[in-house]
Amino acid sequence: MKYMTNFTTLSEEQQQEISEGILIEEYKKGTHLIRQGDDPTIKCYFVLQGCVRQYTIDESGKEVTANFYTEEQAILTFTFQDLSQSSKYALTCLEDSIMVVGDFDTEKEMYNQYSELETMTRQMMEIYLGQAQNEFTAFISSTPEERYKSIMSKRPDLVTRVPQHQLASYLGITPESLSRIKKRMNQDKRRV
Amino acid sequence: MKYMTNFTTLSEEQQQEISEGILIEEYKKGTHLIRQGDDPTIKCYFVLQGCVRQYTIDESGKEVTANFYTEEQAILTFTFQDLSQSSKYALTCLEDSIMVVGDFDTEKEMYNQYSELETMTRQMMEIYLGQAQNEFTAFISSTPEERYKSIMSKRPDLVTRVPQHQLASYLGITPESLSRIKKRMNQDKRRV
DNA sequence: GTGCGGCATTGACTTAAGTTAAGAATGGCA
DNA sequence: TGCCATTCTTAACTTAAGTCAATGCCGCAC
Repeated sequence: MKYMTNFTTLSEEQQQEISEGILIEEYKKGTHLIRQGDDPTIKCYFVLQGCVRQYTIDESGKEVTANFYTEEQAILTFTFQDLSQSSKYALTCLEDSIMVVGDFDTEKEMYNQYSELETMTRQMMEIYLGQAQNEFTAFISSTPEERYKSIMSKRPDLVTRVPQHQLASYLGITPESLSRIKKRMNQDKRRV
Repeated sequence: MKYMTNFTTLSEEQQQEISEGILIEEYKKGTHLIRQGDDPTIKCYFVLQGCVRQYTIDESGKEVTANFYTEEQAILTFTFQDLSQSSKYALTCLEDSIMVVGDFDTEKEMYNQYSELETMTRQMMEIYLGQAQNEFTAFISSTPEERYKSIMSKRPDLVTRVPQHQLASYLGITPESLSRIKKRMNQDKRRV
């Protein structure tokens, strides 16, 4: 897979071998890959097509969207480390989706077989961690309106693909506020 | 080091060997470990004693605190991946501090020597990533006041160790707001 | 086709954060 | 010790987000 090539020094043949061990699955819209509180089915995904939402219901009963995953994004949620031994997040498909599915047991075997693969995973996680850091910092320092504008420019497809109230919960605001922000922005545009 | 034991299957002797290769440094309060825009000096730290602040100046000139690191915390900031080739964050000591300093070149050598070390690093990063995820989600769904209460309970030392305006910038609010939140909380307490 | 339920928008009202500015407290340093 | 700079608090005002409630709008099932 072309995605892999950027990260690794593995040979063509080795990449071929790994690719053959890979499992690709299709899921219908509305499918729960994992539910909150489930035993952690130690799995990870890579979205080839579709859209997956990661969310949690917090103590006060509010639903919080932690992320949306779309094409070419990996879903790595290491939530099971929590002593609780149950998943903190739920994953559901917002659309019919096609994904690469990996489970951590075969992953470990593969690490033994191809040590470069572990290096590659580590590097990917470093990048991930850096991105998470940057996103967090950006979130801290911005207002809801700025966050909406930011997502409009970085992931414009989300704004149309995803229900507004879920997008709002990802931006940390209420659906009403999101609605008003959009209204304000339209008015400003017209005025200019 | 006792911290390591929790993560690895390395033998005592091996841990001993690794520990000997480790560099420990002391820094005075106010020292910049790295400045924003510096060439990324590919280093990582582990705080034995003291307090380090990670921050960035954003486009609008506002200072944003991304994190505070205190005893027993590792500083892993993978910001250099940004094409920019310069560090997005600055790290400064808020107190006199003692830290383990690692640079990535010797780290790589050690990975070759002890492959378990890479596994250990990967596992630590998984946990890190999970924590970052959780912190982000918690941040999204909480008000400034809730965030302050949360930090009071999770890292009460920070509230006293760290300048208030820097704490405010970590909570995503202005110093004035933080001041008001504290005032409100005192009044509420007295009333009860 | 009709009706129902969930979703998006709008309005009125409350509340708290941002802004600006001023004063009080603190701490470092000569 | 005393001065200066920084930091923290307070106040008055503006603005936007939360809350509650009502309406309108699909989409889906029956």
